[in-house]
Amino acid sequence: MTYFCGSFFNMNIVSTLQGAVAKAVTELYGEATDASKVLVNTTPPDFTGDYSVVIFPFVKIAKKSPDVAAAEIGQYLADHVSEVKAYNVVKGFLNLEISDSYWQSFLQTVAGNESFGTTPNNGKKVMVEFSSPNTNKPLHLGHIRNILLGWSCTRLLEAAGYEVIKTQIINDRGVAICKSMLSWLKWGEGKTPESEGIKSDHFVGDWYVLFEQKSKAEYDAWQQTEVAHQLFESKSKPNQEAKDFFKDYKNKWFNEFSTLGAEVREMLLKWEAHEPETMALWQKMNGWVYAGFDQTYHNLGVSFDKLYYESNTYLLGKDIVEDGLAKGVFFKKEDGSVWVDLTDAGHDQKVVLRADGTSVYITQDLGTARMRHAELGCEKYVYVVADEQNYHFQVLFETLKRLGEPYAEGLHHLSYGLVELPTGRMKTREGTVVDADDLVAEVLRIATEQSSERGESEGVSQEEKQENLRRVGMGALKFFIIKVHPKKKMIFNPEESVDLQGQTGPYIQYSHVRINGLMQRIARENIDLAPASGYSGIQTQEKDLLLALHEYPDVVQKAAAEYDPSLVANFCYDLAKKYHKFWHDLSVFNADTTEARAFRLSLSKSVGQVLKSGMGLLGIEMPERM
RNA sequence: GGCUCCGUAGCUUAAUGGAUAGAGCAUCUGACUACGGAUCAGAAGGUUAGAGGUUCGAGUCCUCUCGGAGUCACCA
Repeated sequence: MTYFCGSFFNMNIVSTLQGAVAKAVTELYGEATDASKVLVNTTPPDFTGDYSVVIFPFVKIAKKSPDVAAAEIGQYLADHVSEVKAYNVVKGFLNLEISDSYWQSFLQTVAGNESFGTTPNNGKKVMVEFSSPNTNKPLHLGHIRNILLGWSCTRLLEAAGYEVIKTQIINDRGVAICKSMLSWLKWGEGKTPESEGIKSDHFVGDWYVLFEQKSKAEYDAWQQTEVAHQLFESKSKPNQEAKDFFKDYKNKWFNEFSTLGAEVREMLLKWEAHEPETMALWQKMNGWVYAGFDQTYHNLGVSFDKLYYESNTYLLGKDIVEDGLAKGVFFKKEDGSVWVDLTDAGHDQKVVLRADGTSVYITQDLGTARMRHAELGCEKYVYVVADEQNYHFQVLFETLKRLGEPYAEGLHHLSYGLVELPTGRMKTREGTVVDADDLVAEVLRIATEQSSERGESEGVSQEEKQENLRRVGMGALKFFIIKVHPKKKMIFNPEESVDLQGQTGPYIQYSHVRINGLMQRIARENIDLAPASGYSGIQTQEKDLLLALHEYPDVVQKAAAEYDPSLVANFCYDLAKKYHKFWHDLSVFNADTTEARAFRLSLSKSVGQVLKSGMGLLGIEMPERM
């Protein structure tokens, strides 16, 4: 029989080959093989062929040498699979050449099909939680990595067929925001973002910073007191320096000795009592922060479907604790505190409710998880949170599993490495935190500077020029961050992040701009692409593009399944690189024949589409010109 | 100290257990009177931290060692 593959929508050539190889092994050697385990790769450049089959796994079954088995399977494929034009064997690898007619029909299914690579809606819902800032400070570089990862994941999951609900939990209550509030109240003299001409979230952050400075001054002074000396004498470890001792002691001091600390706690109590003046102040300052965040989110091109506020969720979870006790998943200690014991899962015991009946961090996460599932009913819940919280999420998910929550298997922590500068970790105290707004402004400045040096955007309106510059600048920044595997700690070099050449976003955008130029000419001269099907003798540069395009749907699926946008980023770079090579080596409009011209135009159109689609999955837009 | 993660060229990084470890930056050298040179080609740069093991085959899996990070709060 023949495995001709007429439709690309349900089967591609790779799975055809896998199935045929499995069948060949069964028929030739009498042992069944799983088609999905047949290894089919694209053939490396130095060998003849499009795809290669690894034969080693079958030599035991065949009881023949790798080369003999490869030749037999190759012959079987040539006889039974119409797309296989020829084969050759090198050291146990079976290299297959695919017929041009296959590539012709493939190209026809791609060109003009905007949804190529994406899966139709599968009727399932998934929630992705990302960003989740505190409201006492503006967003910084760490948030940017989180936001880009989260956003890209939502796009990937959509492309894989899910309905996606984008959420963030806004940490709008607690000690941190109270510090900003108190600071403004004490020293603010009624100033506002408007009166000072400062972006409103930065304005609030400045009061937080001032509070920390005042607090530090108070602490330094306190360390000279008799009480402090006595504490140091009695509580320091042997040979411990005063500096190290007081560094460790800071929290305790703030809670027990600091007058500012006492004032902050008083404010927190007033907030919890819903004291009207405090609530008004809280709302005013959070309002400033949200206005600032909105602008930053807008600049980053992201949005949310549903917002959760910690002020509404921080008391959740008490009922789940009762539930856990009833189910015997939790237990109560003598002092009344409630615990979960995960020692058999390699974790420790963990408090889920204090002796005084108040919540801890994990309590609200338990409650929020249950509430959200009741509200959203998703299949999966993805939490985009930095890897310093790996342990917390292991404990959280394991606990929910033991509680028998129905969504427990769908929970996923998308953990990512911290962003560091070439000089090391960002530190608030040393002022090395890279501010999100500053960074965005900087990449736009560089893009503008580079563009004016090239001076190629004449005859374009000012608005269009601005928009294209924005896309290039943001493209550089976003690609730089997202090309790195999420799990890996990232070294962020500000200078390299705005590079516009080499393995960068603009490099990919540029290949799209070139294609855009071709498409405009097609429209202008009314060029017919139909002759493409009469083209024969596909060149290696063209074949490389076809092979890459062919891989796109699998890349999207894999990236979605692994929550890994870097796969798509690297794919786009690879495709753009192959297109630049093609562009350099082969003439499109000056091709020898109208068939070749139409084929190359059709191929270019497909590459343009896929690049736009792939970069779109990363949240990167394509400029029309640059 | 326990647990987890990471270690690839000077730097930033890629590689479902498959062929000679692939790119970019930086360095050096070339390529448009052809569709846009933010491009292309070439040179140089590697004991994949180290040592064992499993396998026809290991950067990838297992064990140990070294180096780095995170975490082990009735903080969030």
